[in-house]
Amino acid sequence: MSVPHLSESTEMYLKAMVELSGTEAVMIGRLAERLNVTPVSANEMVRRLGEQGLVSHKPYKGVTLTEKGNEVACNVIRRQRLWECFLYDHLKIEWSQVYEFACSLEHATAPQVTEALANFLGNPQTCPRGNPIPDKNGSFIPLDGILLSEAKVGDTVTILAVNATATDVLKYLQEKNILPGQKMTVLEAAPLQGPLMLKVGSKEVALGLSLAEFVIVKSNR
Amino acid sequence: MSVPHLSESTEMYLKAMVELSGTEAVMIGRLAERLNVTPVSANEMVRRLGEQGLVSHKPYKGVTLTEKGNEVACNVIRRQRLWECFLYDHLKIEWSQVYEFACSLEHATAPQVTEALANFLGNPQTCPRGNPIPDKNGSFIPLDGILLSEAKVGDTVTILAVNATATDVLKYLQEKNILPGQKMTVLEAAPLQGPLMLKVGSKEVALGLSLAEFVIVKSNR
DNA sequence: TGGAATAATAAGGTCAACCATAACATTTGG
DNA sequence: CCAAATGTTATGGTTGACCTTATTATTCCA
Ligand SMILES: [Mn+2]
Ligand SMILES: [Mn+2]
Ligand SMILES: [Mn+2]
Ligand SMILES: [Mn+2]
Repeated sequence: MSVPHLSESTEMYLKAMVELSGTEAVMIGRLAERLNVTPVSANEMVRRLGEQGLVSHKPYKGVTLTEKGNEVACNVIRRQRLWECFLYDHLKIEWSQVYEFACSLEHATAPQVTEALANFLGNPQTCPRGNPIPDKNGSFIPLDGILLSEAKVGDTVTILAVNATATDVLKYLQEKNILPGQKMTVLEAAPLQGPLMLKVGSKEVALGLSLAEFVIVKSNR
Repeated sequence: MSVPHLSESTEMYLKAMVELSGTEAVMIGRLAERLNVTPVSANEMVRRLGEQGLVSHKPYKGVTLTEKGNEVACNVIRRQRLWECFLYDHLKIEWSQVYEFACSLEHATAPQVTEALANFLGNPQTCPRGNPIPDKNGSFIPLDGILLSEAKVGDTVTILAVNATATDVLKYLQEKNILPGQKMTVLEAAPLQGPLMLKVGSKEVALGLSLAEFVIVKSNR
């Protein structure tokens, strides 16, 4: 009847593809990096995913999700983000740890449990990191924002979402108060990939550019 | 630092040992049966578990959990039963399906999540099937009851727990109202391993002996 | 007490998901 | 436009957790 249960590894590859680029092609190197495997391993895995019709790989051009692969990926993301809500809102787990714990649970969650959980939570629209939660069919409204790293000096922005997944990165951002809903002003952008100087609340914060790439913001007017 | 994460398979072998016999030795054949693998496979796995110091195997005498193995097993059971509570009480999942869904989640649950969940649930003492939930240290008070299959004709008993794990068995028992808390009377025990005739509420129910072995009861007075 | 049932061991496979090393292909920026 | 960086493919390994078939050992009860 249903899908013969995809492995955790399979689900993580598909999810990583969406997290890395939405619907764009992803280079195997990026995938490998994200998943902490060698490029050769990622290549092999992509071949297997291709054989299952989940991705299509154009050599030297990157990997893209098929319709089917995208559906699976969005479903994993739905489970992931629903668990994030539960862990944060009900179990009172640390904001910075919620992603990693949810990332285990997501692979152990049957469709019936997913839907019962969504219902229990009141069908939330966003996770604690600010990202939209796909609906049962996998569709969701992408955030209408820009990367903080692309904001202009002088801009005052509101954080829509934090896209980091590594616990240490999340912890660092949490400490600096870089959280969804937070307003801040870009005071200065240092040259040579230098840090952004931000005014967050009453504090000045220096944020490395690559960290700023994890932050999705909306310009205020 | 902590244990290097035991595989799902490892956790299931250890849990099965407790479920099958508490602290008694388990024959590899029973283990194999329960886990749906061949005896040869169970043997190999038991060897690996032995190498990790989780069990000790006396050929022809059965397998027993070491101290360490028992601790792990009880911890898995704790996670399992806490999830059963959550799924049943909060997500309103079917009683008969709760075990199988919890049996996936149990392997994906970090200690921090386990404790936060216990707290959220109000540190329940029993799961929906009536079994005690081990505390953080793995200790729990075993049920003080007998198998329904050993009850005498004429006995009136109260169901303490249902130890079945297969969803179809649980569904069958649920349909017959064989549930924790239920009172019933043993009307007749057919010869030659024949079924027990029970008076459950206002209904008469015929229950096969091997099914009755899943039911733990307490004689009323 | 001897044979059937059960258990254990041996031997040889499979499969998914990783690894390393090496050779080769393509892209791309300086 | 060419060389370095990146990506791909080929080979050959490993590990855990399964499998089958065959042989041997033990138990235990009729
Ligand atoms: Mn995950
Ligand atoms: Mn399980
Ligand atoms: Mn072998
Ligand atoms: Mn090979």
